[in-house]
Amino acid sequence: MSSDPKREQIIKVASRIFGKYGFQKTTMDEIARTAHRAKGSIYYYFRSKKDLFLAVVGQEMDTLKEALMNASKEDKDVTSVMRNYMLTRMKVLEGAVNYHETLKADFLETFEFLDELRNEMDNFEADLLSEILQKGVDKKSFAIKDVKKTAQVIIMAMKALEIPFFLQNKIKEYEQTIVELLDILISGLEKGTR
Amino acid sequence: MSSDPKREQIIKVASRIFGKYGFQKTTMDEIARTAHRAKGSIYYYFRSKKDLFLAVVGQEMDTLKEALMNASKEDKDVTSVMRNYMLTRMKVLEGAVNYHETLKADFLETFEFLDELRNEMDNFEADLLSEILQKGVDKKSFAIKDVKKTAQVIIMAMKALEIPFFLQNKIKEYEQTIVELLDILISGLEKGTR
DNA sequence: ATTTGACCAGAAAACGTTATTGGTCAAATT
DNA sequence: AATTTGACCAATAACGTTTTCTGGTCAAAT
Repeated sequence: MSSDPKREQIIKVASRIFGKYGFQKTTMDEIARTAHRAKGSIYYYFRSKKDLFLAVVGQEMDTLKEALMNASKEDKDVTSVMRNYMLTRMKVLEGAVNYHETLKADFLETFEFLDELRNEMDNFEADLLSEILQKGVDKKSFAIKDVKKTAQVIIMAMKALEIPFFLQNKIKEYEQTIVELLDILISGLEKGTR
Repeated sequence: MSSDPKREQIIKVASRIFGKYGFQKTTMDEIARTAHRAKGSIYYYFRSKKDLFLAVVGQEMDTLKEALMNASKEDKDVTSVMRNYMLTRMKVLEGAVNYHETLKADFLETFEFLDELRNEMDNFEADLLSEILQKGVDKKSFAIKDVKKTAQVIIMAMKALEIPFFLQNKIKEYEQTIVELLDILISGLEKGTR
């Protein structure tokens, strides 16, 4: 959105520090110090600590959105696009360390102030994935009754996997397994091509 | 295993109290009081608090095992058996409140003393599900390259879903969606019968 | 329009004290 | 011999108080 370079610099610094210590243990003083700014200056750009964290996670989500859009635009068969979409999703999220904390938060504290962002991201994904699926249906590659619903189901499954994957550090254990799960899922969408 | 009725009664009482307050907040004194026994008496049957909790969760796992074995023995087409297996799994686990805490524990404290039980359960499930899948392959209903691996993949997916399902109280939100995910998965295993 | 840093109220950390809890065991009971 | 009991203990957790820290403000400066 608004790309004020000073604002951006603060977000960049904050992202690093939030990523290292998490939301709670990060202090606005440290962010200010690291950004070579007085604390009040940060409050000129951001209403509150929550607001700043929101901007940090929002940036990670923007990165994800962009990567997903590129993946979905690929000019290959729908099945490859699907697979690529999912793998891109996991890869980008792996680097979105501040997003990870919002996952943890679901159990411990609540980060209600992120709900809106989360909902927006969910809708974005549902729409984009629906498009891909619809393309598959149009090309007679996929056999799907309710495209929208199916998109939601797949997103739910992927979100559920994020927890063992990112929070329980089972990336190595799960990586290969997720690829195989994708194969089964995609094959489940395909029209008897086997 | 050993079905000493006194031992069983202690487990029963402990299960109720652990289920209500969780592992940490439950005291051995309260369990003893509720069971109308001196504390030392409980320590005659169980080495430690952990050991007692292990027995409680073990019992829940036994219930699950039995239910799963019954579900897998059903004399229907493999697809129905698969679906039934998964739904049974979710239904029984829904009532296994002490098992739920072991899920939460993965993030907060560690319950290493449950690792062995968990591994045993995992192996049990992998074997049972492999049998079902193999039957599907033999009857030419399923097309699966590596049955064992596929079983593991499906179990991984189901375990990942347990967290939003049981810990984040999203049962109602997810119930229908899980059924639909199962449909896609099963369809992904089937041999072009569509 | 933007930056600064002293300032404040409330939150969290630190700390010493008290109460509770997991676990033991010698003696009593069955 | 197998089981039960409850007083007992060391370790941990809960509590209450004091001190420090932190999010957020704001008048003044740039």
